Amino acid sequence: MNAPIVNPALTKNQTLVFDALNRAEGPMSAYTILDKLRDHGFRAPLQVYRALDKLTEFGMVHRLESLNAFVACAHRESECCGGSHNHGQGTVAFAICESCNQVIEFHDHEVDHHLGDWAKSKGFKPSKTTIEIRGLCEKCAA
Amino acid sequence: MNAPIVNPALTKNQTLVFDALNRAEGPMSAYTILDKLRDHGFRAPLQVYRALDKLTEFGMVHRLESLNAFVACAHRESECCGGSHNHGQGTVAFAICESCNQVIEFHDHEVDHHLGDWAKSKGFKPSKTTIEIRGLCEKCAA
DNA sequence: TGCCACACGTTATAGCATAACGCAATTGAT
DNA sequence: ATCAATTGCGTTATGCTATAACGTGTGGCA
Repeated sequence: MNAPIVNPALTKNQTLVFDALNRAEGPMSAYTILDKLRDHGFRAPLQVYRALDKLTEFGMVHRLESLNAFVACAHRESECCGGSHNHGQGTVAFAICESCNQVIEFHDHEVDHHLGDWAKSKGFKPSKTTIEIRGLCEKCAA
Repeated sequence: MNAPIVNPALTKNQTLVFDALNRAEGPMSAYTILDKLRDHGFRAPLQVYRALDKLTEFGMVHRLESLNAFVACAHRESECCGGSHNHGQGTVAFAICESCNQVIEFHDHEVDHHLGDWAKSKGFKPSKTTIEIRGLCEKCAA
């Protein structure tokens, strides 16, 4: 089995961005992150985007396409799928509350399976799959 | 059965935008549409965005979140789901070829069902679900 | 030592989307 | 018929999101 990317050494900027996302406990746009990090010397969007690119590559951060925003991966060490920040073959899905902005990250192997079957039947080779459910979380729907 | 929005009368701008998307046979950004319609008197992005908002509301156009672009709905009259541009309860999914930009629109009721179950189990009330598979279509993967 | 890969910093620019204003046409109830 | 509400339209200005292109510095390594 190919070695997934596990606990890569983060650079200073990557660490700052990752920590900012973890503290936020919710999605942030790149420019919001930039503003939070001005006190730490950040001056330009590229500093944020470059860090986000790497963190996304490492699987430590996810991009929410429907929000143009980013969240820290909700996984903790070795929680599932065989390792730290390794999502294996599984697609990550998100439920995004449009009222309180809470984001629930989850996996659904059945959904993966069905979409995989569809792709196979069409000869389509997936590289990245986005699943995002916008709506109201339990609290906000009440 | 509840009446879905069927063949609403389109305004001039809406018709121009919809026709442009249909001619394109592929996704276009709002600004690309604007450029195509300058000869028809379009001058500003809002003319395009306002038409797109309505067309999306009517179900005649879909937004591809991972592309910031728009496509005409691939459905033809009464093709499925009980009527013109009526997607019923079903979520629309897209496979997007990153090589040739072809977009395949499809439905997967099993996937809908599983995501619906997940939402129900969490008390989450979905309003809109995005499913987009980026990858290579059969031709481009060969 | 020279080369390479990579992170970083900066300036500028490109691409996507909406706010806020006013006007015109339509509808529909009184 | 007329007034009010709604809707579409056009324009200007602005804001948000993302990347191009340049150069610098550093660490590994043949």
